[in-house]
Amino acid sequence: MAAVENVERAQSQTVTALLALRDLIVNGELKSGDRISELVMVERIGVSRTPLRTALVKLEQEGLIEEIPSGGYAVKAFSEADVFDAIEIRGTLEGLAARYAAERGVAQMRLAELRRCVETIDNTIHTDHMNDADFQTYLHANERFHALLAELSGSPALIREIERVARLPFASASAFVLAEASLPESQRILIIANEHHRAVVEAIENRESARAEAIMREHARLSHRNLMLAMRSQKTLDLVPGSALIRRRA
Amino acid sequence: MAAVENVERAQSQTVTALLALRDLIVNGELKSGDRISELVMVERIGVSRTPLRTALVKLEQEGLIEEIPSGGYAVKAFSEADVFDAIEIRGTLEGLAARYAAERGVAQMRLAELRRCVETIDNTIHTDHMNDADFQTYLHANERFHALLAELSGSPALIREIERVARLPFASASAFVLAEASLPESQRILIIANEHHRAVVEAIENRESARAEAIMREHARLSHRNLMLAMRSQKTLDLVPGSALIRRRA
DNA sequence: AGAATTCATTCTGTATACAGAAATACGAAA
DNA sequence: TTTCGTATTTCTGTATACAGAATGAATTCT
Repeated sequence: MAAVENVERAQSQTVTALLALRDLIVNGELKSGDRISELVMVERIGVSRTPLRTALVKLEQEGLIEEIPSGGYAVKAFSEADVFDAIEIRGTLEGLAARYAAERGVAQMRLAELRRCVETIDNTIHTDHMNDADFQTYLHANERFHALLAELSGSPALIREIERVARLPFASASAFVLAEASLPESQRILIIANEHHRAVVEAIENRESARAEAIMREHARLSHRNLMLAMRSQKTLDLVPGSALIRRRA
Repeated sequence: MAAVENVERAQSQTVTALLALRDLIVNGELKSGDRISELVMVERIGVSRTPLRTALVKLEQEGLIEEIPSGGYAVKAFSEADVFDAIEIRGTLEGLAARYAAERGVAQMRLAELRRCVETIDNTIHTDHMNDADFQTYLHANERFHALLAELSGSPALIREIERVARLPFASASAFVLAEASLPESQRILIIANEHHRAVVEAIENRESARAEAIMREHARLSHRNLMLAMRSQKTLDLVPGSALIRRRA
């Protein structure tokens, strides 16, 4: 078992505990339903109970763990429906962000940034076989595109909410990239996704707010399809971040 | 200054601290930008620092306070735009909830509950002058309607998110009721709002999902109008819960 | 008088001690 | 062997002590 270590030296104990706990949960070392014993975690992570408890409160707000009536916390379990809904919520909020961007207008410089992301993604996916470096580049550009879009809404509250729902690992923008790669439909899906990106940039530029909103909603529905495909076998599901939290129905 | 007391005896210190702090912030005793001194609050609320800090972490997640870079928390300030956006986010999420309810179908019994809320509201607003009891009845029925609608989505994640955004006092379902009452347009607005309620129930019953979604979005836009009306004078703005957090622009 | 610097105070982040409640294991009785 | 009751252990919620950092005040120098 890998020891949990501080990668960064300058961070607070609370952040250390938060990252370590999130890691343990997402990687499945703490399984759904498991009670999280504070003393065990104190030993394992190497912080005292105070920052650990602070981290637990934050994780509960994030939705990864839930309070046990008799006290303490347990790791949450997610059904396929839960994941589906989380994706739809993200799509709805990103749709609102795109609409705001289109209605309120954005500087050409920011649009150019979006276009650069689209180009970068184009360059990585139009190849016969993506290697690890391609994946990293793709992941980064995709995350950046979605983060940028949220920012362009100009609404701090909306940015916050999108970040919150995207913090559920299986609802993040790039949750299904790895799973996709192992599918035969892989390249086609990535091409379609990037076409959505291209179209929403165009819609924002033309101030077509309804179109911008609809595109981002449809974009999230690609994730719905990926989810269904990934759920078909444990092998592909294992490639989805946070898959340890998802219980497949019998 | 009213002393902060435990109303319920059986609740935890953390809950005591949370309720007390929320009260102080919403009622404006702690003003926007004020640093929240833990020791002062310990003295004022009568709990130790540990549960107080837990409550602070939760309030930060709720969005009422924010971390100060150098440590500690300060009460957040909200612009008119922030409030506007919070209302729009709530409307968008409630729209999604209504759509889910329509798509997935709900039992007649639950629909009947919704209709009872609509009737109750009808009975309270079709009178020349609403008294305090009418207000309380209205408030209760309105909150219940919105809570029920969230439930009917059948999505725990969505219920959670709606509850979260509605926890901002000025974004709650009934935030503008008191302010409305002091406006000449008062009764007309309440009648329109309840017509929205009636229409969304009908849409859900007929499985008209797009209509159900659109209605709830439009419903939230009534709050937009109320916000603008309330912002015109400090007197009406003071009637909005959490108004102390809203700074009117010069 | 104004600015800079130093010192004292205050505050937060963290660790730890303690008490009451919950969970578990053990033993006795049917 | 199974079930019920009891005792022990473990756990969480809370209070508090401590250290380093930040803030503010006072003093000194220009």
